Amino acid sequence: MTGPRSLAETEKAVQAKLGDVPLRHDAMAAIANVYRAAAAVRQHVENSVLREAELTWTGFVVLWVVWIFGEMETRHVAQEAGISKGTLTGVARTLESRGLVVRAPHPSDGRMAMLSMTAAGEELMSRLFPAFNAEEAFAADRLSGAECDQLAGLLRRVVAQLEDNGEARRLELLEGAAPTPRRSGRKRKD
Amino acid sequence: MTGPRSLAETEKAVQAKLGDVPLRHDAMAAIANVYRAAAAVRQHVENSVLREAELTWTGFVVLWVVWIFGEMETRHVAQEAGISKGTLTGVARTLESRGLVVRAPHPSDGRMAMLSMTAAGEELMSRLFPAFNAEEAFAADRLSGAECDQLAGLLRRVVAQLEDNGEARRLELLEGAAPTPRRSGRKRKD
DNA sequence: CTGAACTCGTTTGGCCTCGAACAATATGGG
DNA sequence: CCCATATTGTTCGAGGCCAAACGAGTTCAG
Repeated sequence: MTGPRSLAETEKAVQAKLGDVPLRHDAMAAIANVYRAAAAVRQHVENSVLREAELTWTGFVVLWVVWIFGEMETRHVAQEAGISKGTLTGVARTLESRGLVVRAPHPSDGRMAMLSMTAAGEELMSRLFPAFNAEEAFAADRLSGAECDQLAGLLRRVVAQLEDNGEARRLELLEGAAPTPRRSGRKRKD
Repeated sequence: MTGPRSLAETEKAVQAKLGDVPLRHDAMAAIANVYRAAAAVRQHVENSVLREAELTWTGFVVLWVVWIFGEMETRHVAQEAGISKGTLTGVARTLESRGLVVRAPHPSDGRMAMLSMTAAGEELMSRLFPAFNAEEAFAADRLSGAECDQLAGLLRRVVAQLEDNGEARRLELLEGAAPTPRRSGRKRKD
């Protein structure tokens, strides 16, 4: 969350703003850094290995999912990639226009669509994935193998906490009140 | 990166695809979880405390920066918030239209613009920030205080590695070759 | 069989996102 | 003073992002 300002400086400024309100500073530092690290990694990878392949981070992840798991229903692809189904429609369209992926109707259920790799997609991924992993390794270069495992473990607990209890928590915060409708979104037809 | 599929299953599939290519599996797991955790936290916070305030994550971060550090040159706001200056222009416009922030010309340098809070912005943040922090604490609920500090420390090392060595690494990967120009971007005028 | 209820992928609207191109301004040397 | 260079914030284009609304298709109860 914070850029080049020193941590101490930021902490002091926060204290000055909310000196009396009790805050969880440890959680603040941990979560803020999760976001900062994610952005830094994405930036680095997009501007190194993904740039030449003209792929975005999300495009790569979707491609990766289809590559690893093979032909798949699009809803499962979206879930694995961690994006909404609406987003997947657009990303899949982009990948399809680049000839890396093909969309096909589900053989027995007319509602579904399947996504699978083309030969060009296969070829690209077998070249790109090792390079991608090398940049992950570069990002983690200051961590030992054990520390990587530790980091992964701590983060998995954060993810699990939100997946297990997030929805209940959000409902609890609303306290029965109707959730504020999203500012954007499709308009009703009538 | 991976959703509900079991870790073991994913590992096995990766091995099957690239059995002979040596990969850093520990770094892969660590970095993938950084991204997953960041997305999960953002999702949760946007759908709880930020929803009612009609703020996006980025809008909140920008507001937070101006709130904490006071009137600021927009380039510094962008840097602190971790977004590009082009993005900041749009986000600041949104916040200004909501009456939370004001833009003013720099007193002595005509190129620059200053951003500062309105009274409404102050008021919103003093209410919103404690709630935001409470959700950070909720996300970190399965971590002890010491583990939060540990997590923050590990992530800071990842960020530092990319900040210190990222650019050199990207240049090295290019090997003198001209970087692929971005697909999008403003067209040349002539 | 038929219609209500559900489920899937797509569309839509508002916004964020980057980086390159640009206009406006500033700075420094000649 | 003038002009080249550097630095700002803005504009632009392609695309990612979500959730709500939607249409097409399925399922199941009556």
